[in-house]
Amino acid sequence: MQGNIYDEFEWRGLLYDATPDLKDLLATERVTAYIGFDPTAASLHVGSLLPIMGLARMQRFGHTPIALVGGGTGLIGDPSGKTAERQLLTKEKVAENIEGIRAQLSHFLDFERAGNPARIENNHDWLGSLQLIDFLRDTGKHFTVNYMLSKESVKRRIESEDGISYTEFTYMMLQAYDFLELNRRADCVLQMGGSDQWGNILAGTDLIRRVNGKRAHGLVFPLVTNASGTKFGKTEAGNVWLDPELTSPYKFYQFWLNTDDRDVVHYLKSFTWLDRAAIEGLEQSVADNPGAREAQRTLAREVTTMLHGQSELDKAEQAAKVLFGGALDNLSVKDLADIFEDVPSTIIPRGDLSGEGLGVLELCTRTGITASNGEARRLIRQGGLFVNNDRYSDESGRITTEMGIEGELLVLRKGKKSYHLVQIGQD
RNA sequence: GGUGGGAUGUCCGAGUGGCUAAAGGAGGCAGACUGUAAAUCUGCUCGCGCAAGCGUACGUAGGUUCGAAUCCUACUCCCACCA
Repeated sequence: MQGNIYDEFEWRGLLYDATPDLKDLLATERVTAYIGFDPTAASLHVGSLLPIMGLARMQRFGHTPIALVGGGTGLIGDPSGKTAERQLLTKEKVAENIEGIRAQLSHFLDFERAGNPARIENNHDWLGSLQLIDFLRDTGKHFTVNYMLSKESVKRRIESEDGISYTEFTYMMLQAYDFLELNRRADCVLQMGGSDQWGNILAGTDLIRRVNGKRAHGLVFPLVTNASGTKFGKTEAGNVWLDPELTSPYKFYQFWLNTDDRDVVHYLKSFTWLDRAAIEGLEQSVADNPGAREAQRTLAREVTTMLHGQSELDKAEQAAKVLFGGALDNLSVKDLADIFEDVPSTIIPRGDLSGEGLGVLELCTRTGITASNGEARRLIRQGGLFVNNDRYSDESGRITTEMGIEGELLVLRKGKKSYHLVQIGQD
């Protein structure tokens, strides 16, 4: 790919802040850049997609990306952007999480690419064996407490009720040390991240200047915002994860498809490889014919394919077509089973549904579509329950095998878009 | 170490002896409208129950009382000011 990655970030609206002269550097040299990922969970979620794409874009422009998983720092907890002290994770948990994250990163980064293959590093490799006294002498000396206190992330926590622990306070130094270490080991001269990382990144460039006498750079992306003011990457069901076990490709696709009109162009720029012309075209379509949701559909397609592949996308789209298209009548059990592969499902023994059948309330609770019988009752009273896409309004009704499609399947739906499949199984 | 303040449902936050399953707000769920959008309007929002009602719940453990989120005692944790 041609051109300066800096310009690329700029037009996509991904440039929140950067150190001076970075643009010139990127124009003239191929550099090594890194972004850190916190192993707080076994999977990354969509919020991490922006930095991941940032690394991937760097790679396409000829630079070398390093994904740093925080095996060491993950044990501490980053106070940036947090209002409260974090719960510490066990070492085992962190190690486990790192493995999950490593696998996910490989969907986006090319580790074989000639000339600038991507790498994954784990800062536990150098932080794990670091001696406290050495650290205090070599690194701690370069930080004044005054400097650290002036950082926004620390300041905010100091003003908060609960304060900040010494452990989290030290986080900034460790992150700076990471940058220094990568600078030494891999000649890494650029750290990127979310805008909340700006303070930590500058701490790193400062440390590198003092210790190695070298110039290092930082670039941060804006926080992904959401027109409705809610947190990006959250849905009714919680976080949207990259791991298909945690968030099925179908749900993942739906997440993007449901993007607010006001956000969709911004998301296309942030999360897809589409070029400027293509995105401007879609922007026009949002303005001209918002109901068609061409932009949302494209966004969902692009991102789902990138993460889960073409065949998963096809399934997700087909499921959407059937589910939101209406009639289930003409579909065979096999079709439905395929379509609903991703949709949550429960197997209920045939015996429970034969004869008298099973009370609807119990069915709702057993499938987990509602948390309690009371909630199921409320749902039905409000007209929010559908069985095989027909509204079901009898709260004392019973569900029997005869109602099953080919006597095998029941499709439960809560509200407009929450589906659940009931498979009538063996006793 | 001293003094004072606090701990309430998913969150924020009222509530100082019965009318309190606990005001209000946020969030969440559902309905209408629509484009599987946004905004808006409506209903619901501890569990069991058709219901009456029962059970559980206001930091923890006891106590006073016919009756406690509300009073008393001890404990735990948090905050503020002072040293």
